[in-house]
Amino acid sequence: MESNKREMFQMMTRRLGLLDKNCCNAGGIGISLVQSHILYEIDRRHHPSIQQVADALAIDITTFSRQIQSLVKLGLVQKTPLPTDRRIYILSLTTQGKFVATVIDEQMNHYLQEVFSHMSEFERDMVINAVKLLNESMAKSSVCCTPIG
Amino acid sequence: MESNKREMFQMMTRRLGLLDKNCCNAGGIGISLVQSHILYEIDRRHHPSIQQVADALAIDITTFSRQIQSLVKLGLVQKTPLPTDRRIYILSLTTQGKFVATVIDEQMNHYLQEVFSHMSEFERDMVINAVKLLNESMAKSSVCCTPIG
DNA sequence: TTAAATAATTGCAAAATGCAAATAAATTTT
DNA sequence: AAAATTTATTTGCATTTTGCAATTATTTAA
Repeated sequence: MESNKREMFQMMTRRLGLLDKNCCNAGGIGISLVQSHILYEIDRRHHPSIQQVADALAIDITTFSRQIQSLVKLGLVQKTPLPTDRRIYILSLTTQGKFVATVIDEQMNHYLQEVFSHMSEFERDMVINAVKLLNESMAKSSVCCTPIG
Repeated sequence: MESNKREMFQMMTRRLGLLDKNCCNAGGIGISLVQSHILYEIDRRHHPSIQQVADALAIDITTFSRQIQSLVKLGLVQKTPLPTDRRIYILSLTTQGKFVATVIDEQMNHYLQEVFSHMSEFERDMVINAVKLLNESMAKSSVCCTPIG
């Protein structure tokens, strides 16, 4: 059953990309897709350094450094020097940043909810399991996707 | 079972994005992610117009127009005026463009193959079905992803 | 205490983006 | 059939994003 995998995945990838993009524009929040990913990642991790987040998102460190500068200027992110190693800056969300991250999260959950509403209970569970599995398999893959932990 | 959907999907989206990005850089082919998507879409559709592909990819038409110009300059895409409506340009891949699209396709299939190799036969089928389902549900969704047909 | 490694920033210069306006061809009104 | 409207595509900016090379500042290793 060689159901064209590439085509399916291409379509899924693009649709997820759109969903993603919509979310960070919604609710009067005008940040870019990349920026929303950065906020998400800072929120998720426990006091990450600049380097860590850049690696996690597979963004060039110089580009990332500037993105952080922008987010700091926007008042969404805070840079705190690490006392034990003064080369390193620790990132955290400001109250505003946390708020924006939350709005995006809600928006995204709402979208996902809507998408899942077109499925039966059984299908829902199957999709959830499949996504989990796919993530695990991609994590195991030697050939790609390595930077994401 | 409120297994954090957003987190799962965020991770999947990002990993798929990476996989995607890797593919268009592999094999000495130095085109951007967007450009690889354009090639894919032109290849897939039957003599699409500029507008049609731009819509399908949800790219601003002015940006898209310039992307096409670049791809024409790179010798990967051909623009042919439609005889019956001279406002419209029909897009097609050149031999070179077709070649590049094929290399990317093979690369991508290879990656997918690798990812799926970490699963059992049963799991593979489940994931395939789930992706199909997810695509259908996203297509049905009123709230996002509309431009992609 | 030099030398090498690591974290982050800056200096370009190229590429990508998108709004507003322009062009050009078709369609609809009048 | 001429004028007005719509549609497809292209330019003119001005902004933003990107990434390689080089720099600064610290820390760790030799």
